[in-house]
Amino acid sequence: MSAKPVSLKILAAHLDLTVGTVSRALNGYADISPVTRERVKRAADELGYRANQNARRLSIGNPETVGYLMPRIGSSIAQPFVAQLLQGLGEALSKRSWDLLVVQPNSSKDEMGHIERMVRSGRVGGLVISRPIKNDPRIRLLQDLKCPFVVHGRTATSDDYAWYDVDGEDAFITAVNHLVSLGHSRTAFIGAPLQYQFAQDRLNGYRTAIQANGLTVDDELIQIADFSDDGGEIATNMLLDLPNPPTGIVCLSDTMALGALAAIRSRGLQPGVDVSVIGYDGLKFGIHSNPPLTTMAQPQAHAGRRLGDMLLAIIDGDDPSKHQELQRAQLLRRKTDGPLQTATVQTNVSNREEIQ
Amino acid sequence: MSAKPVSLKILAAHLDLTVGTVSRALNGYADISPVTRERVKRAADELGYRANQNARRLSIGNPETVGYLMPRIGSSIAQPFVAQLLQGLGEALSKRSWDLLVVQPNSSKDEMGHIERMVRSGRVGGLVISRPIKNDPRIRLLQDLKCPFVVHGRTATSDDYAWYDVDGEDAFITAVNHLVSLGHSRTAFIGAPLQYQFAQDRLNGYRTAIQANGLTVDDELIQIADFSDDGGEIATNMLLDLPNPPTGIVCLSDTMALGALAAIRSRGLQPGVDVSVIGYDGLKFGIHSNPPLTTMAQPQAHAGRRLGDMLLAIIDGDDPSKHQELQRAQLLRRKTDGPLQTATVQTNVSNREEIQ
DNA sequence: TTGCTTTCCGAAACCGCTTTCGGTTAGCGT
DNA sequence: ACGCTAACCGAAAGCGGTTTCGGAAAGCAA
Repeated sequence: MSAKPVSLKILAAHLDLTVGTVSRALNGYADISPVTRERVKRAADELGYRANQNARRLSIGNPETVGYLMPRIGSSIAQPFVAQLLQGLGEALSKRSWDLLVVQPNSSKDEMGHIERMVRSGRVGGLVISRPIKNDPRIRLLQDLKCPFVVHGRTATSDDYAWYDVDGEDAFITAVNHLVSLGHSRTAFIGAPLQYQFAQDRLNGYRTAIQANGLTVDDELIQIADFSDDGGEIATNMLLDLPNPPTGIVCLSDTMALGALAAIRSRGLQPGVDVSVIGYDGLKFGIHSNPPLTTMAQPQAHAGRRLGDMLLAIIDGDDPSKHQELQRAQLLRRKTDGPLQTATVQTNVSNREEIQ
Repeated sequence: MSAKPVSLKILAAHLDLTVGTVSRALNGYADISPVTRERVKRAADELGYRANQNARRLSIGNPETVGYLMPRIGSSIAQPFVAQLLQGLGEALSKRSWDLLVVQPNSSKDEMGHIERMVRSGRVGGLVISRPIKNDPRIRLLQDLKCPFVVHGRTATSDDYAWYDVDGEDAFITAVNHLVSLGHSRTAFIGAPLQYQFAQDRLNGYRTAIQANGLTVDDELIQIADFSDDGGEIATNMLLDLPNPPTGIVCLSDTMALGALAAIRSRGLQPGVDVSVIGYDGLKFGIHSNPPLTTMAQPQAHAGRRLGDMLLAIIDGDDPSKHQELQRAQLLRRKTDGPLQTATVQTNVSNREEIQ
């Protein structure tokens, strides 16, 4: 266990060979005799030799590293899935012993600068980005730079790059259908600004499901709010203040749904009885909310693994458009969905009307 | 926006200068005339030149990168604070535009191998590790390798290295004192295996606080369980099954505390009324638990920033033992702590005795 | 013995950048 | 006109690896 790292040169001197020979022996070239190959390898791990990666990567012209750009929004309740995603990514990369670089940009310009610097300076051989917005400038930049990348999420024009996404439209159709089957004819949607494609997708799902069930979409029931628990709470309050409030709410995310639950409870109403709520993300924490949150669940670690595998394949030369994967979310019933309570709702409505 | 990165060589050719001159101009050497310096800089960002980092770092002999080893335990509810910690770390490093490498080890041996490889191969100039165990082999390894590092947490023998920690002993003294002041004379401790130093520290705090209040520590009231919400639930069930169950519980973490709440509720008891619970971590999520979780809070992003700053300072040559920082946790009262309910507790106890 | 493959290793160029060391030119005083 | 010091830049040697190329030694057939 020495302090100074042992270089190829001193390993070679130790073996009385040249650096070139030692390098080829270590890398399994055929023109090295088996006996010296073994001799070299043994000496290598006796001395604890590890090839300097900066030198190696410079020489082979491959950074053997990919970057992950952390999402910038939704920092109120820290993104709980980032850890799982990173774990999956790490797993995929470690199969080839590539490195994972994570970057936390502060602003949009900052983010663009980071990307440009990372790829131009040869620090990364590929990038994974999250939560694209419509016509995302990062995607254009990466395409211009001809840098391999995969997107966690997708945009409307997503035919010429690689992405992994959960079908938000399908998920919200499932969620709305579920509430309709429970008797809810007035279900609202709580979302975030539509610049984010996933917000748009899920709203689309909501809309088509409402119509497919023979109902009409009421714009009053569509609330766009801040992507946070507070946003969800405020939006829910506005919905419940309506003359004809909804009996069911589908939320863009579990985080927002938690805010919705808080708003409902604060009025003395009971989530899952008086008002049904369905979230999206499948956070484990939802088990412990009050009451446990029904949600559309998706496996985050799997997403990380797939994103890593896809990126590696693309770097190897695969056509990005061949790597587009759409996962379905599963309805995870816990306790915030329930059948329409006709009597209760009537009482509430009349109460509300008396108050106002 | 070209595809192939522009190297120093072609930039030099473009300017009709040598690479050495261009390099010195870009790096602000004094022996370059102001006019050529400007000329070079302008051409550089016209062509979008970015120094190849592998080459640069090889040349200057500094990886300008630090590694973060993700914690391996507590994966049941994915570590929610990892994202915040990474954010803080990233902030500190970006001030010097260093890179952050994250590693997700699978086993303990795997972890040791990762460390050894990362430092020997010159990939990182420093490392931050979390949650040390007693006599942590990673610390010994890093010391042997003479690799700068900081520890998030500390061990008993923590005088010769750098660490940032929250005073778990103090926190649990505060928590127990708080419960005592509410009238609870039987408060239990739910912890994790004591190989983890933080588990030991917090237990110590519990013990000393119990004694300082003139109470006697009852070993029955000390439950060591799995570091997860399920572990907390199981442990709580065992505590409540005791002939003389506790009326207060302090939990090693918020995650375990959530399990405790579940166990309490499942018996028809009311957390914060029948049994008080105090967690540890201050997770934002706790606002939405049932009921909102009282906890010992600590700022995670700040921890990341401090860890980053400390590591950088040590790499610069600072004495590691000069960088030891102990933060205090703050009692964050929400709804799971309350005064002792004498009548209720009696009823419960007798009920329980009837059942058994 | 000669000639011709193989087998195995040494020599050297290169990856892209940093940095030291000299040498050329310009500017100044005298 | 001469010498001398600054100011500026070119040349070249690394950093620690990889990879191509060529040549020496060894093996075999004739």
